[in-house]
Amino acid sequence: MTAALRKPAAGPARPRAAHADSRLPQILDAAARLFCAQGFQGTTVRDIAQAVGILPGSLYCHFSTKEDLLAAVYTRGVDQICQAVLAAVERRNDPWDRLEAACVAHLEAILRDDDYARVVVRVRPGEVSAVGERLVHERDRYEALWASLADALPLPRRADRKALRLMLLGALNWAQNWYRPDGPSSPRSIARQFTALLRQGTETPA
Amino acid sequence: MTAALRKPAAGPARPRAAHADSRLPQILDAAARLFCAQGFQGTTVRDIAQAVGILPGSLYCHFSTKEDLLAAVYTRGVDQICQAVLAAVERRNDPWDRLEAACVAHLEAILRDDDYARVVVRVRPGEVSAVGERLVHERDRYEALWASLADALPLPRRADRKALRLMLLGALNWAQNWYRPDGPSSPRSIARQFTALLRQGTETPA
Amino acid sequence: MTAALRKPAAGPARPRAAHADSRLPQILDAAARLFCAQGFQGTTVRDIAQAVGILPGSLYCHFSTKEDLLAAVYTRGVDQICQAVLAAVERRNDPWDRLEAACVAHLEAILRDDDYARVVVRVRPGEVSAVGERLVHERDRYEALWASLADALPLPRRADRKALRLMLLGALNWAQNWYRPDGPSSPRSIARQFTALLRQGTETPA
Amino acid sequence: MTAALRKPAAGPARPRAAHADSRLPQILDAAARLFCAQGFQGTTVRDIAQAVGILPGSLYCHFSTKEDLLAAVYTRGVDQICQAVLAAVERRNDPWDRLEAACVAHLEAILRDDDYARVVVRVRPGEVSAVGERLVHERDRYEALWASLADALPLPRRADRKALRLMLLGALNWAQNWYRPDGPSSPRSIARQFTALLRQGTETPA
DNA sequence: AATGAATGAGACTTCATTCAT
DNA sequence: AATGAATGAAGTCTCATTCAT
Repeated sequence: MTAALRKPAAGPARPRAAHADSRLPQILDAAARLFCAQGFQGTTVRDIAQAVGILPGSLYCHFSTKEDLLAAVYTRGVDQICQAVLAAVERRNDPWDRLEAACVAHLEAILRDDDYARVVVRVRPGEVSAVGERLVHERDRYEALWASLADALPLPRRADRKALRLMLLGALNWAQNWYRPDGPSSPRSIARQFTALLRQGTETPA
Repeated sequence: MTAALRKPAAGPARPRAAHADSRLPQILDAAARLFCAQGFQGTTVRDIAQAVGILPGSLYCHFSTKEDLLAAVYTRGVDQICQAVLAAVERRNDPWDRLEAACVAHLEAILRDDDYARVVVRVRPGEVSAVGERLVHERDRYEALWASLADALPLPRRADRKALRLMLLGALNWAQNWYRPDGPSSPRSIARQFTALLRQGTETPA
Repeated sequence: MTAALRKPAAGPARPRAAHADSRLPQILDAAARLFCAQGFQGTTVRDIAQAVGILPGSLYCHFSTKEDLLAAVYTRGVDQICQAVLAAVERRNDPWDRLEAACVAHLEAILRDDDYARVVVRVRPGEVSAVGERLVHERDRYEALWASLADALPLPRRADRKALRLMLLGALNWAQNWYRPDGPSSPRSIARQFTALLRQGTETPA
Repeated sequence: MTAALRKPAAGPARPRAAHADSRLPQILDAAARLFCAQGFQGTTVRDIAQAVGILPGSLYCHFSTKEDLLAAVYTRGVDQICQAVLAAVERRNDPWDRLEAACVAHLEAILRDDDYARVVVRVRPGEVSAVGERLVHERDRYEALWASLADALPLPRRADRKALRLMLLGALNWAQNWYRPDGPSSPRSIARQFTALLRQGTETPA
């Protein structure tokens, strides 16, 4: 459903058109998967190379640094989760409906669908000295989207909208720490529950 | 409910009796500070030793592995945040007041006061293979406390109470990722705002 | 005496006939410049390729190893400095005048004019295992020229001539280690000073 | 005769007093030997470690960088050659005798006796980016000594003294490039020949 | 003649840990 | 309780070189 799932599953052994199909997509995929499973520092370039089936040094044909690789994954993660949320939101008109749809899309991306998006939530820019600022900048792109969603809510005070946004996004992101795919709740239902808890209290009666 | 506190901190090594001048407290303090500032993997034993003013090898007089040191810090973190929350809670009677007080205590601990507590929120047990399960077990002690607070709320369905707890605690914990001490809001005010957002919607009118 | 110049530069690959626009001259120039600026081991094939504007692998269309490339540069360096010295020498008759002219030509080449010649002085054959002997052989061509210049001097003993040659050439070559283009002395004046220091002491009074 | 030869040959296997006899002296010796035999870039930390019989990482107990190790060797080289030259000079009074003695001491050190001193002549500060300036500064200490020797010569013009010093020292240093221990001339005789070539021409008749 | 991607070896360095003293 | 030196494994990255296209 999200862009991350559309990749055409480039098979492991197909050295056909040498120039056309480099291993770059596979490298990004593997890096995204491993970074979000083990963290940035917990993932070695050996891990990534091995997952792709190349030598560690070969990664440096595509990226000059492990951190650069992270930055590429991170940027794509922001791109993809932005797209997913925007796509979910654009069919709705009511601000609360839009917010709920965003929550569902966000949570499905970071819990189930999109390793790239998952990295954005999982990896702290602070643990990546050299490109840390770049990552913060990328992440801010996405947070601006949420700010616009929150700003549209019919709430009495501006302070409430900011608090609501921080609370909601934080609660969603933190779900990465306790969510289990085989548990009783789906990302969708979790997102709806969370939204409902806020909505019923703050929604202005029509 | 208070059972969580009965385990008397199962200290790392034996603090025996004499030698009150041992370096052990300093080591724990330094480790707590560094683990929460740089993460577990981002902190080297050299960092900790240097912060205390001893050599890296000397740490192993007190702990047999870096992970054991983390476990000691983590356990104490759970102890301390349990105490802080319990102390805050025990003067109130109304379930919502108790929850709000818990939120304030929790947030002040993990954002401002207590490096040990901070580590509990900062470090993922998953990054620490050997003692990971122990950390999860410790953390569960604390979460049980929150479950009891949530269970006391007068809400229609049990599911709501669980969702509310996960949402609130997640939102609070995630604040570690965006809170800045020199920002406009104090931990206390953030905690109150978050609680209010939930309270007004779910509180049953008396 | 001029036999040293008869070997016509035994080029690296075949410069065949057509394709005057080949990148080969640029490659040699860049390699000469970089080898003498950074040494052989301090220069990577990437450096050279980048200086030419091609990819590292493309160098191997012209040379089969980095050492072969050095050998080509080195050989040309010997050719060129031989030519320069011979040209400077051939207009003089007096042995001391010829020696002085040779010194000026040599020093101007290795300090100012000729990156290829510079490489001959800068790069130790010992650093280059595979083609090391070849380089020594090339260098010997040039030293034979100096031997003939020294042999022509009217000195009492043969030993003096050899010592004088080694001393003079060594002193000139070592100037690469301290000469600065923006310093007070030109290569020419340095060469003349050095020659004078020897000449006044050893010249047999007419 | 030089200090380098006085070390008491700490045997390879003697793990007696663990604290007293670390491998540091052996490391320095091995580094000096290898740096002057293969150059700085041509010597790997593995080479050095293997020569001492330790693991490569163990070098970093004593030096934080390969370049730092070079700096230590280099500094000691300057110290030792200064001492050797000063010791040789102090028994003479005549300026030319002193210069000749210095030449002999210098050449014996860099050709025969002292690997540390040899490194000072062999390794170009330019190829060591980080500590390059430090090395230049060390080397200048030694060159000041030679300047004082040259300044004492009874020569008509100051320019001559500088040229003479540069010429002589350059010729001596360059001998590293052609001297063979099994050749016909000893360092002592070479040094004397070189000095004589200058002395007979420039010495002012008494 | 040149590219783009990969190789394979090896570079320097870091790290948690050990152990005799 | 602490030191100082060393270990062994692993880390990121670089380099000369290859080869199908």
